[in-house]
Amino acid sequence: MSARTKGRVTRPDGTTELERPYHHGNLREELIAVSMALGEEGGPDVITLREAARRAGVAANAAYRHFDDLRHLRAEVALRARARLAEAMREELDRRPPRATAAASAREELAAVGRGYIRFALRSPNLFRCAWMECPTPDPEPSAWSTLHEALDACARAGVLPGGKTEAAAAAAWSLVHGFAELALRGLLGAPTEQALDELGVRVGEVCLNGALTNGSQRG
Amino acid sequence: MSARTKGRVTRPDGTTELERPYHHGNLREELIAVSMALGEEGGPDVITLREAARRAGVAANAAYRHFDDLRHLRAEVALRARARLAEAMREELDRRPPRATAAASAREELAAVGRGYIRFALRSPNLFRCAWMECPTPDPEPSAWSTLHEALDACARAGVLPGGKTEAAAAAAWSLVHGFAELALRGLLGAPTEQALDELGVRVGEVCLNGALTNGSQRG
DNA sequence: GTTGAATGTAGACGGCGTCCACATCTGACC
DNA sequence: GGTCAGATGTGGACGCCGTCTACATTCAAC
Repeated sequence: MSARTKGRVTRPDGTTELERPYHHGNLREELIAVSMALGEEGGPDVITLREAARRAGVAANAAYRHFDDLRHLRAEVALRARARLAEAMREELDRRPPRATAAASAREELAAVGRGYIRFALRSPNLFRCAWMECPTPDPEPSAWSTLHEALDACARAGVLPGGKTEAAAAAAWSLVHGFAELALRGLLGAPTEQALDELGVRVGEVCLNGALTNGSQRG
Repeated sequence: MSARTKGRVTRPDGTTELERPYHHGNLREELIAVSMALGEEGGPDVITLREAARRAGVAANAAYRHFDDLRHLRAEVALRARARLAEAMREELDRRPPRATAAASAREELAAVGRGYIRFALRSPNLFRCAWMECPTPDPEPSAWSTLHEALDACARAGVLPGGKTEAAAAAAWSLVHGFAELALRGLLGAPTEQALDELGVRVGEVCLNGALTNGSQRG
């Protein structure tokens, strides 16, 4: 028993005991959870070791038993934020309208994945920012990637996508939705309402899916 | 004459004078300039009021006579970084190969603008990050925007772009190059060398320009 | 039971943005 | 030329941050 009294309750008979066990039991998980909440509330910048520890009811340095540093805590948050993004994409996939032909269905699949990506960004901007915030990415989490690739593979199988171009097509599709989300969140696309932005996103997808960018001759 | 001796030189006769005039003369510009250098060296995060003041040889708080706070200093840096980006796009435009038809020329113009955007990001990643870093954007600087729009207008005039779709097409083009740049800088496109990335960027542009994403039926 | 490893605490350090009071200079007016 | 207000730069302080070292407590294996 030390002179420390903080974090203790005094019983009627004068003796004291800890308010909660000395060891948290699941501190690592709780730190990630409260950091997710922080990120959802205020974006990447408000994710702070000290605030996370404070919310977990623990000394600031306790976090260092579970993470090398702040950046590694952020990396865990980013991982989960990306998982949520992937989930949103899958939900949009489940909600997509049926199509008559296999080709049309594959195209709709690709469009749904893109819609899911963009709508998640617009609906949960802080979480989306957390998903791609600056942090160490030791083994790039493929969850967002893989959903997109499955849709692209479906397109290739249905003959919608010319064989051999999948890599460039995948990069193009991901670039398109990611860039749109980034620009929209920064308010650079000038669409006032969320609905207008959503519609613009859909039209942007159509532009690329249907090749509206290429109305004239196919080669220069 | 106060007790302050720092920043003064003592002459042989024992009297002192300031090493430099008390007033800098052009501190605002110098703070922006050294902040640009900081950003170019280490990205947005290393742009710091205190370090900028240090490099300008001035007390930390002097910056507050010229900027409301750190965010407003960063906004000035972002503005100039975007101007550099626009410059890179214009240079690529000047370097583009001649084409036979007006339509092909317009398409090449659009492609050149995109190449300039992506190559700037790959060659000056820190500056590119500064161009779009978090900061107040009171009156969105249109320089990057306008070059893109001119190219798109040229496409519309040449009949490459269907009329009435310019807004969506512009959003699509900007989203594509911006997203590609962001993902590439984060190492998420898996291209090992800068040259491979550059080539992928060109192919991604072709995918959208030439409609390679739309090989099958045009509608679902 | 003992003991070493795992986990949490306390306190310190330097860096940061920002605020306040004060010092110095410049330019306009007499 | 002298004066005085406003612009500009200084110094010191505050509270926040990440991170380090030393120490306390608990758990688990023997």
